[in-house]
Amino acid sequence: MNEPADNRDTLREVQDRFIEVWSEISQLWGVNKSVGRVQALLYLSPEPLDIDSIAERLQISHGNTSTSIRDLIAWGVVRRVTRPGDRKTFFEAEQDPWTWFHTTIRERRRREVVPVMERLHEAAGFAEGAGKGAKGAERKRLEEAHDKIEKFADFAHEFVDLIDVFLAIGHGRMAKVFRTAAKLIPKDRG
Amino acid sequence: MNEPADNRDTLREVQDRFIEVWSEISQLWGVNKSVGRVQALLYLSPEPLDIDSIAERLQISHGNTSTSIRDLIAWGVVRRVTRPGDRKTFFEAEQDPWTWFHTTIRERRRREVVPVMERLHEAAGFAEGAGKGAKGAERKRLEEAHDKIEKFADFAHEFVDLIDVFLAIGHGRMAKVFRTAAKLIPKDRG
DNA sequence: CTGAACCGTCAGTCTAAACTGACAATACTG
DNA sequence: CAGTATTGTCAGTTTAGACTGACGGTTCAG
Repeated sequence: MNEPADNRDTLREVQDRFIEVWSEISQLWGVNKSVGRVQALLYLSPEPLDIDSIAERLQISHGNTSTSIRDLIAWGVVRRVTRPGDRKTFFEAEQDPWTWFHTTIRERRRREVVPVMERLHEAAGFAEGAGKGAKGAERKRLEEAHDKIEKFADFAHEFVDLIDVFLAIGHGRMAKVFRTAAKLIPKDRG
Repeated sequence: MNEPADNRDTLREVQDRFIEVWSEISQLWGVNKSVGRVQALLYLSPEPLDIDSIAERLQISHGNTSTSIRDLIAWGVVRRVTRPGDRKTFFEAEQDPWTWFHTTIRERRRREVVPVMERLHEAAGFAEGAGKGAKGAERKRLEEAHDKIEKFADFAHEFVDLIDVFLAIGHGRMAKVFRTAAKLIPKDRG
């Protein structure tokens, strides 16, 4: 029942449902909803789209659209396309989800993970220096704090190593590598 | 120069610097700042702390502290500790960063990844049904959309596999296992 | 049982971030 | 070169969600 009025509406609903899911995923990542929706629409679109078409399709302002696209271009997952003999600028999204994800991870590592790791090292260094400059019971407490911070830093390094392995592996081969990895662990003994 | 007034101030600054870094990391995750700060303080603390001590130490309201702790307990990374003969309730954080991370990933998979995957399947199913119900050029467009959604869903499944392998591996062995696995796959040929 | 200490909750307030829309800048046309 | 179509920017507004603080419930001491 509830036969759609025409097929255009159906296509629109198919797109909308997917766009909504993608925007939820984006938000889990900490990426803004509009950015996710624009990216999803461009991913689905067979040809590049211009700002006004996107704004109208998603019912958002063109200012918001322009800003979202600027972000997506900065993340390296959307490209600007100009056609000779056309005044408009068009935009197209990366069409391979694995490439998109790979690019995003690489950028986040560079922009977010590396800077926070530097601050973590600063904090660890400060704690170590403070411990060496103190005596008696106070020194003991400072050294305990330093040990915990180091423990956390060690963990963080393992995490960054994990990202690096991810980035070193070719596209679409992840599942296979991980399956192999899983087999390497006969027991869960730590 | 700038000798600290006393060692208590030094300990406090050591803690503050670390707490600030942890809260930044939390925010990258999409976790609220106060929650991250409370967790960091509890991680550093050699003994469990009560609500008011935490609130005073972090300069936040006790309501906020209570809510943050409720979240941390729900995530399974903080425990409630009661001592016989003491009216206060104390709280302590998981002390092993790998265990903390492992627990968090498991919970996020359950709460966030699984539901969004279900919605993705719904969207894919709807697209497939729509394609079958249409004819001619419109059918072609719907099938194109369905193909793209499936492509994305396949990628998402690979990603979930990745999480599952992660959860299957013992603490602290991730990077090493993956590096070994990656080496077993000699070429990047697809 | 009464009072004091403490935790949990939530309506209201506040804040940070997203979004809009008017204007500026740019690129193309004739 | 003037006119027009289009994108980029950002001050002001709106919105989502974090935070506060007053209140109610609970637990323990006396």
